Amino acid sequence: MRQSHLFTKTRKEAPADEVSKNAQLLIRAGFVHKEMAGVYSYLPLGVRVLSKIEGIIRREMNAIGAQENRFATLHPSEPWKQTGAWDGVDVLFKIMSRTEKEYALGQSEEEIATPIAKEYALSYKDLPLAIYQIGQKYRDELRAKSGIMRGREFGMKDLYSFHATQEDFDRYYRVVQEAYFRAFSECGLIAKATEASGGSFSEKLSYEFMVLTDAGEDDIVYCDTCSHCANVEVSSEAEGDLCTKCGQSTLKKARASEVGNVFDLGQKYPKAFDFTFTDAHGEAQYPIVGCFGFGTTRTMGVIVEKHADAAGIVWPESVAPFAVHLVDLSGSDSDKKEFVEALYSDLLRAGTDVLYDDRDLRAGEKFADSDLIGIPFRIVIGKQSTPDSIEVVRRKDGTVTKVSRDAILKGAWHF
RNA sequence: CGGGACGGAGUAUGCCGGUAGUACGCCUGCUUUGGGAGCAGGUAGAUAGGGUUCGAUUCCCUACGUCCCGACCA
Repeated sequence: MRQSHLFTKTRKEAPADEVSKNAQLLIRAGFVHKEMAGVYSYLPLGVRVLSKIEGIIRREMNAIGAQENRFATLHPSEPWKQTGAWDGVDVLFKIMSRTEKEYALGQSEEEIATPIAKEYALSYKDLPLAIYQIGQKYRDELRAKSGIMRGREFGMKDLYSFHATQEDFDRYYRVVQEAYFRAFSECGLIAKATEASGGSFSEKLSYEFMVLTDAGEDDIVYCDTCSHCANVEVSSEAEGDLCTKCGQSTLKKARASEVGNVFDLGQKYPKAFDFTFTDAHGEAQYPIVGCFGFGTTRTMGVIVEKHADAAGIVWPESVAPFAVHLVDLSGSDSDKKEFVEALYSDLLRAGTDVLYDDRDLRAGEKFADSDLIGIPFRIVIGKQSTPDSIEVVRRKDGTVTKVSRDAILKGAWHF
């Protein structure tokens, strides 16, 4: 894409009313636009990143046999009343139409997913069933904060699984956990599975996937030697205690952000919707339900918190808005200008996802924008460039290398 | 929801009870062109309501908005 056609512009100053790093950088660089507290529009660069994150979790979900849906976000009030959440869940947005009919905005989708599963999962042969979607969620938070990390409208992948037995749920939980670890890792994050409370809707323990960051809002204790990790809200362990799991190290305390979670919902929702399947003996049974959340927009926020420096964002390659940034510094040299244009065309033909800064600006401004936007690699064409020697810079550490035009077209801009 | 701070051109910000100033941006022109250029000209602003005052953008009150701390976080 030609940067001259990108309608967003960068800003030199961070907005005065945003303190969090993710909001400051994402707004300055033109990835998002704030509509109001806790609600952001995603602009072309932001959509590209979000789509990459969604693609990563989508691939993982499909690989473990989950099937993608697009559930409604405008909900009838009946299922919410049926489960008691209409009056019992205070973050639920409720809407009244002009004919005084009541609706809810989806803050989670058990009330939609369970009746759908009920319609099709009639026999134990239809189980397990895993259905998910990636979409917007709405929660009437008392206080939105930390930029895109805690909003009233946000993006989430939510998976609902239905099992004939508790053992099968336990098996599937481990399958999803591995998929989540892979997904967060591919997003450039190290997630820890943390024991937490199940909240007000589940008696059982839940698990949260936490990424260490000061921008988070949970405190956890964790062990460096083994994988033991717990939310302090449910843990009797404290910083400095010997790890109860491995006994090898003392526990550390840290601030973390919850980027994913797992709830063992038991049979609560099947019972609320009278959802039974017929088992091998012809008996009606309630399935066991699991809910697995993966915050896509929050993940994007945490990535910015973790991958940025004084000059701007440093996107991991897996989620970067473009693979490479082609920066034209040919100035008034028309031969060099032709050289860049030809290189851009050839890169596109080679299938490279390239942002081409073809704007008539000075070098400093282009470099500053490039640093801020944070594309992992930068190809710079200036006076010194020749077909045998083209400068390529790696954003994360500033490493410079010189490669030939032919090598670049074969992918040598990636090093 | 409790507490605190803030609210002015597109963005950021200084001073101030009495012509709303500066920088960047944006528009015109010329010069410039490897780390946010220079000159000249131009464009554009006080959240709302009430109070104090001869006079309020400034002080006071209320509402609304935004951020921060806490609580909350199906």
